Amino acid sequence: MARTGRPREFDRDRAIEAATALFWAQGYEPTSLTQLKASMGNISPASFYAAFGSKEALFREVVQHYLATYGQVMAPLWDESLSPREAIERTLRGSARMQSARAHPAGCLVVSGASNCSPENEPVQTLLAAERQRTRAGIRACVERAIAIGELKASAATDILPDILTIFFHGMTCEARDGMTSKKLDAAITSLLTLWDVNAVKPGAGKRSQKR
Amino acid sequence: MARTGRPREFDRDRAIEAATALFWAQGYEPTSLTQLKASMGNISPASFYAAFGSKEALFREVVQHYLATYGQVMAPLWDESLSPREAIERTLRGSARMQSARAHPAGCLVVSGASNCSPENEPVQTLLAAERQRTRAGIRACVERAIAIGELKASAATDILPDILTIFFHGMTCEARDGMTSKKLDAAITSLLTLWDVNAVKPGAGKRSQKR
DNA sequence: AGACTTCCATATTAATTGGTCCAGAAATTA
DNA sequence: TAATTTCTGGACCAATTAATATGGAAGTCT
Repeated sequence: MARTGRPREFDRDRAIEAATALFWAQGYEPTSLTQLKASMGNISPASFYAAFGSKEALFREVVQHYLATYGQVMAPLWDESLSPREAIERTLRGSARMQSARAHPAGCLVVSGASNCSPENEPVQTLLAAERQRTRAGIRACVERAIAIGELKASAATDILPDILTIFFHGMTCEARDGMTSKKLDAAITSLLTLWDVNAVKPGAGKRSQKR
Repeated sequence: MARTGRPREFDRDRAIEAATALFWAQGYEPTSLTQLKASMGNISPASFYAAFGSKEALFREVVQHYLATYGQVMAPLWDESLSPREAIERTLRGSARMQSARAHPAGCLVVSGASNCSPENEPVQTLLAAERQRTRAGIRACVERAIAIGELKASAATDILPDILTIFFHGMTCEARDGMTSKKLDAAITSLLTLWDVNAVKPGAGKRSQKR
């Protein structure tokens, strides 16, 4: 965008990426300006503020960047060309692999990026909470679509199914950060999805109207 | 214990309780000495350090206090007089009710108490991580006991069952903090436990050898 | 060229962080 | 009462927090 004037000496995109790694690993508040500037090649405060405005503004950019890249593992949730079950399964498996990958910090930035916050940074907390709400809505929409198109039966079990999936989804962050492997997460997903299948209208493998 | 000398003017137990609420709501790092002292009745720094030693020492006491009170919802895990399923169910339902109660901050202190931490406070993070590991071990022991005494079949599904339960258990913290009601959490648990029942040797309600 | 724009380095801001120290007050024990 | 013990209030500490101000260097465009 900047046409005239002295060009910036550091790479803004790389700087965002570095900031993402820091916020992801430590969270919003514990990550200091000093760390951020250092991760961007020891740029000066003036350069930092000229480029990003403030710590909070940078964080919002980081979240956008995260959602546009790593966070795309959840895109299947809103892809209506997929069957609802396929959408859920791809989201879960994709997230599991992403969250436990070693190329970046573990877990999900949206879940753990601002979980410890003092009152003055409540806006940051709210930002991520809204994003989690969007995830919940996406999961719920998938289940409702499955019921609407006759893939799932409407029942008490399918009423609560979105919540179970969401709890599990958000729980993966804690486990991934504590070191659970991608393999184990994936196996857990396989097993969890039987909760979908037992409520399917035409069960693929185990036909049965399960009720407890 | 202090027999002679001027007695402390503030109630140490109430102070711990107040500190617990603060750490629980905000986490370790964002909670400042100023807030802590204020919550204890505006005591002086001298009184604070005489009574607790340091912020970190206080946090360790708070964690102990938490485990000895609120955390007792997990006691069934290590109560071998209960059937393994009963132990798991009581732990999950007790935690769900506790974590979503309105008398104190939502979620679990062990999960979210130090999730955002700068490198210098790694010991605090490690403390909670060890506690979560204890939980995992407890859940795993329950499932293994169930297999040993013939309540559950040994299979791939039961191999991964402890991990599913743990992911779900830790996921409740995120949901509770985001406002999920006790009722919904409880319903989710009911549904989740069908993953146990379909692997039971003598199913209580739905007899079937489910496999996918 | 020369005007203009934007950058960066250094110094500095006020506020807050966790933590220490000392003098004096208040209670207990002998 | 006297000696002892332990608390409290307030001043104070160095370090760090996010953020600004200034002045000059380094580019771009006409």
